[in-house]
Amino acid sequence: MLRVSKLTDYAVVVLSRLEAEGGVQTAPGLATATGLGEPTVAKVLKMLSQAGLVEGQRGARGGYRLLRRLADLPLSEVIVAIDGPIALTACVDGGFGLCEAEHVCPVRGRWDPVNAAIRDALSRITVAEIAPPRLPAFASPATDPVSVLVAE
Amino acid sequence: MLRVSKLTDYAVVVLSRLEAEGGVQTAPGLATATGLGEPTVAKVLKMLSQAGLVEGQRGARGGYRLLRRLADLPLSEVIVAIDGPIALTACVDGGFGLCEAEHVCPVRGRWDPVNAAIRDALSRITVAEIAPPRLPAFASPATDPVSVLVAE
DNA sequence: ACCAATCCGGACCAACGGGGTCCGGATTCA
DNA sequence: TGAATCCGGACCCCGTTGGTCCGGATTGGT
Repeated sequence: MLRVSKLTDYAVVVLSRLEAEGGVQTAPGLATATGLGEPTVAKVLKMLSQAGLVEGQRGARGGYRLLRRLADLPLSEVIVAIDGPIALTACVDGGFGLCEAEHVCPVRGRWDPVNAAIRDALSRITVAEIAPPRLPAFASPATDPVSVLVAE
Repeated sequence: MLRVSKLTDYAVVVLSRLEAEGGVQTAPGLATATGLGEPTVAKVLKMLSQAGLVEGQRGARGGYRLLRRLADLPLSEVIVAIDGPIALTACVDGGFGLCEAEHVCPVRGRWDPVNAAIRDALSRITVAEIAPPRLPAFASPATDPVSVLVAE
């Protein structure tokens, strides 16, 4: 359906929180701050770290640190970090041989210009532009009986 | 992975073939011409018909007919016809109430500008531009597999 | 020197949706 | 009337998503 994964969405939230607070923050801390599951946040942070968008610091007083200002971070980089290369069609990478029906495969549509257009559009938007404006920070645990409805 | 479904890809192929040949063509005929499975082609044509991109004619000499020139058909319409509305995130339209964890859901990213940008980019590209140039049906086993790998 | 906190790199498993198939019914032409 | 064709479903299998968990490595505190 031409959608990005939820993880990418989470990534935006986490990044936003990371910048809002500043400094080094732990994965559990970000989890409670965002209301997301702790393992999920950790996973997102790991991916962002591998992509070089944040930096993980090990040890006792460790945590994650934002490496770039969100205003300077194109959305495309986040998507690539989480979802992988931006390519709308299936048969893109991984060489060939995978596609058994290569000679039969009539899917010779040239999606390249489309991919390029999408990438271009996505790189013109920064994370800061789509980040949640405030992130209410979960305030008032009293008025928040909704422990877990995250199911769906 | 920010990808469109295979069906959309098939749709482009089928539409291309439909225009290349012209006139009214049957689903089985298009299937053999494109090398795709007959039920699959039928499914694609049904969807395109519902979207008003092609017109189905019942009866003995029936078949499908192209309603618009591919050069006048933006790719976005095909994607919408097959994959549904173009919206990168899950919780987009359809009002709310669906998302039980609304108050908890920290995913308040404003994806609207992103969606708009994508839609815009996709509507500027016509199907004719990405349609397979010839539809060789068999030739050239040595096609370029790695068409696109996003920068980093 | 030891322990606790934290990141890191996997493996693992359940659930959802894509995508391919099939069938009965409706419609039109010979 | 019968053959050809579209139409609208239902159905099932497989892959990916995405959420969890565990052991190991690293660092700071006592």
